[in-house]
Amino acid sequence: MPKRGYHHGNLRQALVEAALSLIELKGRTGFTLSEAAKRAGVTPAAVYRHFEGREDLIAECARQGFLMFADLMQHAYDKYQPSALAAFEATGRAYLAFARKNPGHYISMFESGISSNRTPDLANAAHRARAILERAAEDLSQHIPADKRPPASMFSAHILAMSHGVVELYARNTPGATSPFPPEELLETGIGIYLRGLGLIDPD
Amino acid sequence: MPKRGYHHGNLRQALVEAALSLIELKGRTGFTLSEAAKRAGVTPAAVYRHFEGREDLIAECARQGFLMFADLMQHAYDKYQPSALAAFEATGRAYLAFARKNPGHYISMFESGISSNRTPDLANAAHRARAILERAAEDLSQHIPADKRPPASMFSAHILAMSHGVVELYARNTPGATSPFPPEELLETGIGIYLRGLGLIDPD
DNA sequence: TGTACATCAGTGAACGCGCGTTCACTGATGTAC
DNA sequence: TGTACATCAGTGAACGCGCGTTCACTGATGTAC
Repeated sequence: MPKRGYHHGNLRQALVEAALSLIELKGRTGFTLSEAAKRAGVTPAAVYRHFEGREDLIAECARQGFLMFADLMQHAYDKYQPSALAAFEATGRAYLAFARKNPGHYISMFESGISSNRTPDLANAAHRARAILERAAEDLSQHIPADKRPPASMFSAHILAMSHGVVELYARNTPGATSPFPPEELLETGIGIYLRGLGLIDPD
Repeated sequence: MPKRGYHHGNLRQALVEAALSLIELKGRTGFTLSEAAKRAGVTPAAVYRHFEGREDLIAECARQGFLMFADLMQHAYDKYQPSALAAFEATGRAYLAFARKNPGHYISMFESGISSNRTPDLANAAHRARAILERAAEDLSQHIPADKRPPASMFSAHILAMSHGVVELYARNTPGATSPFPPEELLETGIGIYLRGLGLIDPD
């Protein structure tokens, strides 16, 4: 199963996965390079053969997350073509689905404090993900009369903000915030009302 | 100016303020009890005369934040009465204004990982703040035909999510996320479109 | 096929650091007489 | 008003801890002849 048989086989990826499950388990604060190394069955010093240090390891988690995220959004977008509306709604749902399925990735992408401009690789991955939602918004904006059409990047930002807010406030198992509704329902209805406000859905 | 003249005067509050400015400066990660003590001109050990420990100090920052937050929202709500619509919009604006003016409080309330159920005091303060937005949503919901009226707590949650998302994604000076629009404008237009979707604003 | 060598992934010990927390103390403040 | 005493806010030294990182090393792997 390991790609090749050096000492470990594929330590680099094993470290990424150890880091991800650790972040998922202990939250953004609880992650340490030493424990990630231990989980991968290796001395902390071994990490430095594959990463520049702690931050670099987290950045790689984020990078892989953005790639997966972009794939997921792309898939959602493609699947509902050629309906601009359905595609747009699907990307919103994909956002939440990604956050729930891959909390480790999500946290390293959005809550770890790592700048997405840290390296060109990371910036590219982040940009690719963002571009898909903006593309979906752009398609959708064609269906709004040109004179009362807000910039597509604006409503892509609105949807992003609502999605992110739903994740942070209602889709984490923080015992403090009692979630009044299932996050999926909350986001679905929120986006629905918003799109009605844009005149893209008939009032039913 | 100090309330009384023990040794320090009012160390407890001085520590809270030192902690707040430290959190604002260094982010959720950078805060340490020791440095907060140093900033207040005092030995780390002195903190334990006033707080149980590090977490307890942050919790007090959050508690004070929720109280200020509630006051601000209440003020916004009252000011625009009796218009349910104007009052609701004002509370949304107040959310963002609070986050921008008091980043230290905001971070300890929403990003520090402190559960708002940590103590009854903290839970009460958090609840008071939440209740005001829900009250505003309740008022507003009266203007929607009863048969197509979503639960008030649902759109209070929608607005909360969008506001929080705007703060996290666009109102922080993270060099990664290039904000396409001023956060205030983004939230204002977002809430506007949403309320239009609810049929509470005429399409203009 | 077998031997000598180069490579380099991972080791293990050590480092300096700053953290949160504890403890016996001290000395300024407020109070009783 | 003055003295003796109790209180208790803040001190300073010490602790154990786990962190991220460094370094000279070792020993399994892959390669050249």
